[in-house]
Amino acid sequence: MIGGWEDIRAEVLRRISTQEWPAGVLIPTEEALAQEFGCARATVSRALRELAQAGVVERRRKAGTRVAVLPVRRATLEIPVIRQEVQARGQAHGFQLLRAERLAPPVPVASRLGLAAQAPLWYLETLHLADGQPFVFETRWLNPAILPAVMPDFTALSVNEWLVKNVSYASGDIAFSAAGATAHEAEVLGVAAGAALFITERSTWRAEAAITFVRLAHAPGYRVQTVV
Amino acid sequence: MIGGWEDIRAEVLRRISTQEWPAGVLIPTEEALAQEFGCARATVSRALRELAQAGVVERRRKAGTRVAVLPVRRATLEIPVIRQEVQARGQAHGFQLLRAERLAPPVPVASRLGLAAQAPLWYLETLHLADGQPFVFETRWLNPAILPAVMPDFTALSVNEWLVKNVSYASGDIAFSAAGATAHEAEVLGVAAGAALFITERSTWRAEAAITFVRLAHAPGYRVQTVV
DNA sequence: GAAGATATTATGTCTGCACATAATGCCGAG
DNA sequence: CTCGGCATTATGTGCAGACATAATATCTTC
Repeated sequence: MIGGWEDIRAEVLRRISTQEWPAGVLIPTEEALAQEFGCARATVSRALRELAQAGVVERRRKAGTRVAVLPVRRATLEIPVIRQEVQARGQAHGFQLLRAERLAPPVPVASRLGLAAQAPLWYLETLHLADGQPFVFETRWLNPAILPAVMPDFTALSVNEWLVKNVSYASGDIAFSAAGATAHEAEVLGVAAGAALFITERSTWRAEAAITFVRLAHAPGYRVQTVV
Repeated sequence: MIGGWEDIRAEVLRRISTQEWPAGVLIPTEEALAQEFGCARATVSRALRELAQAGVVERRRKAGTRVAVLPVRRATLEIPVIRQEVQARGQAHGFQLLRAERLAPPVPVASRLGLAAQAPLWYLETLHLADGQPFVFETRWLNPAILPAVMPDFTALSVNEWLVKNVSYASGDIAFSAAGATAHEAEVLGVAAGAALFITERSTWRAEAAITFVRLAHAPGYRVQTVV
């Protein structure tokens, strides 16, 4: 079957990658393309919208659609729950709750969550295991306001999963970086102090209310991968 | 203005986040929702399609639409050209081409590009600078087949930018990881050997033909950040 | 009761039309 | 010649209807 919006997207992409439509130029209007491909304008529109989302073309009303000059490629990363991630590798997931206490957060954490530094939060340290080996060391600051009166048993269900089940679909941000293992991280993960660790930091809110800030220190060898 | 597809998306998201529609359950059909919201089915469809792309709901023909149980969140990363990235930080971009020679690639590189290990490739080492300070150290393997007869002057225009201008819109994959600085990397970047570096690796193809494999070793402090 | 054929149904896509919206660029007033 | 307003125009969104597709549910046959 030819003529679906995916075929049109592919054809437009082909014309761009063969320089038939070089970077920066205006491409024909939706109407012109619809006529050329013998389909409705909505079908062309769908194809071009997807290409715009991918950063391949830029579209503006009245101005038209042009091939992006400096293609800021967009890659979508999948951020799974840790248990899922471990099991997807064919390994058994386990975890140990190492610490759970109420503490006043350090200033950078408080400011990232938009909370007063004096207000005590829950501070949790969890070590996630893959086939019994250290996989990722999680340090988490948790706003007690979002917890129920009776504290859930986080030794049975990981904080991570309790949150996705009970505080679903919050917004937030993610950052990736690299850092040398601190003495504590090195001991917990069983690596040399100073070893290069892949760090993931996430803070999440729901409707202006801070929920949690989590820092994941991944065991060496960890990679985040995706296709463009 | 009410009733646009974005409002419908927001309303569905609200019902999910308030547990009105808990994780795992089927939500009403497009037709039912269209009737409730007083709009066309296409409008509801657009809203639900976006939510499905974001991983909030899962849709299957005949089975219907259900709230995702373990929400695999998707985050979109923007991958800019290095010069753009430096300039976006308000710094001046510069670079030095440190090496450019033809070499047979090591096996892992050749296999990632799907090439025979014997075929010599161009091997390029480039140091990118931000305000004169080392920003990222780039090591790149380049398939000579995609280059023109006369080698471009990569001391004037970075390989990176030559590629986006001349071999636009290839497909590829990206991986992020952390690694300790090798002796060479440490010297070039001006850090201690073994320092934790953030590593980006990309390989790109165009229509089954390998184009390039590049490894970026970022100076300490580098972060990749995005909102979810 | 099990296995395979068939009906049903929710989503996926397309069409053709309409109107909204946002820039562009022209045109006229000063 | 400059500035501001207005017509033009390509995209953005919506609607109603239709058919395609895939997967479930049911029915039939052995």
